[in-house]
Amino acid sequence: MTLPRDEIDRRLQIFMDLCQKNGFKATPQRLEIFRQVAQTEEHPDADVICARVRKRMPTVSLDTVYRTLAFLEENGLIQKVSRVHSSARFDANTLKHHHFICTECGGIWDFYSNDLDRFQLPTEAAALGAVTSVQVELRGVCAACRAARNKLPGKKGRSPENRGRQ
Amino acid sequence: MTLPRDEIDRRLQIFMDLCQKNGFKATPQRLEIFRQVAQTEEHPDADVICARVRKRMPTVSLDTVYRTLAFLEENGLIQKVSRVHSSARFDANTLKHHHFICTECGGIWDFYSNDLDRFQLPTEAAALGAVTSVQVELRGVCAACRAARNKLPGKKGRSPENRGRQ
DNA sequence: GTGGGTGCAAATGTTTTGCACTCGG
DNA sequence: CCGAGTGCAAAACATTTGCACCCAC
Repeated sequence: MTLPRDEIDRRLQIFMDLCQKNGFKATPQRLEIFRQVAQTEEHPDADVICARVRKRMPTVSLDTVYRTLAFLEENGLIQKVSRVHSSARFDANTLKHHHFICTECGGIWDFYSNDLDRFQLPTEAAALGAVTSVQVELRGVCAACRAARNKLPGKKGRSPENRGRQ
Repeated sequence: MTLPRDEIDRRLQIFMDLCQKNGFKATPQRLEIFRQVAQTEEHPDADVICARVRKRMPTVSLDTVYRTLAFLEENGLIQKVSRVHSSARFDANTLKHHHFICTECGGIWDFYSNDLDRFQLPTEAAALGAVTSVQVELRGVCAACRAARNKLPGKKGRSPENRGRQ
C-alpha cells in the first residue's frame, strides 16, 4: 500500500524544491498533508487525508487540507482524479465515444476513434479487473478559448460555471 | 448546438421503449427532461437542464430533474461525465499514467501504457484544441470485488465511501 | 384505492470563505 | 511589525431524502 521509500523521498524533494524556489512556506501541515498523498497509491479524498494527517497532527483542520490540496494541484504536484467540474455533467450519447474537456471554459466535446475502441489494453490493466468501458479524456484548451486568449491577452475564456448555461 | 431531428427522435424512441417494456411511466416531466439531455451535445449539468425544462414546464422541481437523471442513468440512457465519486480523489503520481476505476468499491488503480502514450489522436480530436493531457479511464469490477461477488452472491463489495479510509 | 411519480422543504455532504490569530523573518 | 498560513465557524453549493399529495390505472 505504501510506496518505496526512495520514491516518497523523491516526491518530497520536489515539494521542498517548489517551496524554496517560489518562496512558499513548507509548513509542517503542508509537508504532512503532501506526504500523506505522496506515500500512497490509494487516491484518497480530502476527508481521508485529513484523518491520516490528524494521527500525527491532531489539530490540523479540514479546510487547511482543502487549501493545501488546491495549492499542490495548482503547482502540479498532485492531480484530482475524475473530477473536472463542481457539478456532474450529463451525456445522452450512447455510442462509444470519448471526451475533450477544455480546462479554460469547461466545455466538453465528444469525439470518436475506431482505433482507440479497438485498442488492446496492456495485460497489466486487464489484470486489474473486468473492464466494461474504456474512455479517453483529453484535457486542453479548446479552439475558441485559444482564439480568445490571443485576442485579449490576460483575459480568460468563459468560466466553466457559465459554459452551456441558458 | 442541436442534433439532427432524426437522431433526437431515435433517442426519444429508445426512451419510450424503455418505459413501455419496464412499466415505467413516461411522464411529461421525464420526457421533457430526457429531451433536453438528448437534443444537445453540450453535456449540461442538472441545473442547466432544469432551467431549460422550466421554459416549457415552469413547475418542474430541481429534485425531479435529479431523480429523473438518476433514473435515466440507471437505465443506460445517459451517462455522467467525469464524475465517479461524491468527493474528489487525489493522486500524487506525476508520471504519465491511466486509471482503472472499480464501479463496485470505488477503488482507483494506476496503470501504464507506452502504446497509449504514443497513440496518434484522430484529427477530429486534435482539431478541438491544444491537447495537454491524454488520460484513459477504464471502468469495471476489480478482481477483489469480483471474487467477493462470487463468494457471497447478493452481497456487494466495500462501498466507494469506505474504500481507502483509515 | 393503490402505487408510482412529483413538488416542496429540510437535511446531508462536500467544498469554500470571512475573519481573527499566530508565528517566523 | 508584516504577511503568509492556519483554525474555526459560517456560508455556499450540489445532491439526497422525508413526506404529503396527486393522478392514472
